[in-house]
Amino acid sequence: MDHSPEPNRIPTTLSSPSFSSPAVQESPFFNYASNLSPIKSAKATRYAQRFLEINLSTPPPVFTSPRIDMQREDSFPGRDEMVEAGVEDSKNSADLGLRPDNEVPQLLTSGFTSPNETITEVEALDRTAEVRALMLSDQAAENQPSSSLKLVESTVDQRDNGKVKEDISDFTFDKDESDINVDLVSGEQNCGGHGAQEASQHHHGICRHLQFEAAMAYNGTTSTNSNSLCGLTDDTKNVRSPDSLSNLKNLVPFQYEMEASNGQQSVNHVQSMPPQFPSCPFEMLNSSQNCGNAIMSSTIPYGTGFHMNNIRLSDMFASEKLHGHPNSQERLMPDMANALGKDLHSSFSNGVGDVHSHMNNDQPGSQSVMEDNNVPSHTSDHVNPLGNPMHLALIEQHAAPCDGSIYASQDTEMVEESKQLSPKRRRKRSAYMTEGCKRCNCKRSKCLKLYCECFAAGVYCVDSCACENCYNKPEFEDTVMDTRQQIESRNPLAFAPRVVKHATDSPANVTEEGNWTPSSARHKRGCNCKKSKCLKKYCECYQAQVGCSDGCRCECCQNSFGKKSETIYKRAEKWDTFSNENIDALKSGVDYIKAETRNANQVAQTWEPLADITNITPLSHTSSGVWESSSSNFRDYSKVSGVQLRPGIRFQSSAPSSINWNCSPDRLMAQFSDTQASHCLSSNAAFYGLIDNDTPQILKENSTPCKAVKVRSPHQKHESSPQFQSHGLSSGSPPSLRGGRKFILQSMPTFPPLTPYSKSKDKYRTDFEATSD
DNA sequence: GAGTTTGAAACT
DNA sequence: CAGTTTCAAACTC
Repeated sequence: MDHSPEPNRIPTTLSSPSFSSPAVQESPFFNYASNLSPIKSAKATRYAQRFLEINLSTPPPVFTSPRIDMQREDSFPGRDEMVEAGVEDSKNSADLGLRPDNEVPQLLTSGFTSPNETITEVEALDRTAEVRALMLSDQAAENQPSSSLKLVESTVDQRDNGKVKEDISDFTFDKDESDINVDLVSGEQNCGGHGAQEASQHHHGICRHLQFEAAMAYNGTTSTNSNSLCGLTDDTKNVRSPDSLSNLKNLVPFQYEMEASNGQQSVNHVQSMPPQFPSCPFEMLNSSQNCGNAIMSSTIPYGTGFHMNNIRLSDMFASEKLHGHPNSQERLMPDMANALGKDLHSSFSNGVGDVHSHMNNDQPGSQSVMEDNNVPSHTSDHVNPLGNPMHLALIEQHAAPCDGSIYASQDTEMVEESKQLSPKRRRKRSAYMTEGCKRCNCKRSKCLKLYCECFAAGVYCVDSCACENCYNKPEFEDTVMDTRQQIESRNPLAFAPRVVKHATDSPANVTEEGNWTPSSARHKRGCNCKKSKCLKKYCECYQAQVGCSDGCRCECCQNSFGKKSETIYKRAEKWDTFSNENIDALKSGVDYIKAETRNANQVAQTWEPLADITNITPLSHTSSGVWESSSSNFRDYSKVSGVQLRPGIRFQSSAPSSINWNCSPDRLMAQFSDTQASHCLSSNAAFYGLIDNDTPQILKENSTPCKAVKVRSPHQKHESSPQFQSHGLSSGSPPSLRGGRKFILQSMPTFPPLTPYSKSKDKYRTDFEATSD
């Protein structure tokens, strides 16, 4: 395949002598710098010079660390010159702060605690985000002449410079290998000295996680958000030179996510998403609550077929033991070969699609978990650029502990031994080995139904599965996708994560003492247990190690992670106490606000606690005035900032508030009143589906602990995603509730016409907005 | 290891 | 939409 250089090279506009050299003009930096502002161009020029100094004299080292081997990309601007001029590796290795082959594994597993290991001399000069961005490209260019691609995203301890950890990406193209070797190592930026530890922890588990939708859809439109992912400024977002590197760089957008999760705003988000690719909430890639989480997004080309929803790449590359490990290989390669190996090289020139890799060790169980709140606006930048509406989900499999031990050499024997076991034994063994990675034992479903855990999780079956007549394999890609499409046509959320993770209060996180744990999760659809009392793994909530919530229809819930009824009462009590003491104050606050200020900002700040208690408005607004759904996000802030429910209090939090502040205080009061009214109408079962699950349950039902009131059919799908909650609202809802509904519906993003399901939803939304307006 | 229980998914 | 069947995981013996 011909991987020609980026065809859209931008003509030179720089007259800097630094770029007068043909070699320079051939260099990736030339294109890169030509798109930059003068200042950046000057920097880029320096980098380009440095780049040539290094690469014309010394080719970069070739890493042979654990990696994915695939077709290489060996064509890029100026490559030939660089290669011809290449000499020994060692010098360059030293220059670049890169390590020779035999040191790489150690480096990869060391947590990157030494800045000298990864930070280049240039980077040391300037550590601004801009320069970091330049460095990413710089290093990419530096290493480009050889075709072994190495992406090392590391966290470097700041013990030398006392500054924040640095991310760095090293790209190495090894000319002499026919492979493109991708090494992705995640470091942690947010965790201070724990970065290495966290990284180590993230070495647990590699989950073959596929995005079925990827292969379905892409129509050739390229969308890269690599720049944003790497912290590049807008100046660079259209720069695609070298294209291959641009795409490759997508593989490691750690900094982007890390900074996002760290609350920093230094990342400029590239709105490279074509307008025909609207954001879908299920495509959102969310940073994890814990600093230990890192997310990688990368570009995978069309034609890949399945690609990984989630790959614990750090595992792959951090462990030397991966090599030669049959199980790990077979487990990895179906995905990686598809997602990366088979097509990565083509992505260099035509990168499309996304691979999202989410490392998250703190997730309970093996359930797919998705944070459904605190979705920063930037996450939309991760939206899968695929145009096909079927690509609903960024299915993040926060598998727990697909423990790295499964790749340990000692497990090799176990793997072989396991193959000789009976299916059950194999399954148990596998379960033991993986502690969360999917293994199925399907007999009749051909692993093409949701019965199959692998299929349901969006992953291919692997040899260690005990399934029979399995079609959930890469070779049956078409069948799998068709089947998946069918299932999604019935239920668009069929493959969505079943457990949503809240960084704020949730029914699942009420402790016995009534405290609210900082993180929470809940099963989106809830369980329907009758006999297990939610105390066995039959219960999906229990299995996911989350508490039952009002969304569950279980009976006699005894879920040790959070009883449904207990949760309800705790929350109701909380609400009751709160409301009695503070409603008056809040109303006074309204008056105060109305009297004291018309300033929207002040209103917003002062009203934050009110939004917290009303809890019916997932709307928030950003500084840009864009409203987005993040009520929980707000609640987080309000709690963190120690909200005092008194009028006029200003909150330190700069977080977006969640009430619709672009209306007058009068209207705000009306909203509040509606909310109060709605509480009085809590007997309306439909309301349960509308309001957030955090709404005090005393207002929803008076069920006894052991006889849950069914507010909906046991078979009714009722994912609690805010976007879908409105479905549960009956036409007979009282006006106040309709007002609330409107409030929510207005926050709905425009979804692609996924299926009849969402079509109806869109229609519903449109109709309602039309009538309500 | 076989059989049973369970609840989700699929079907009607 | 509701009832029934199918299915596979979880569980028990």
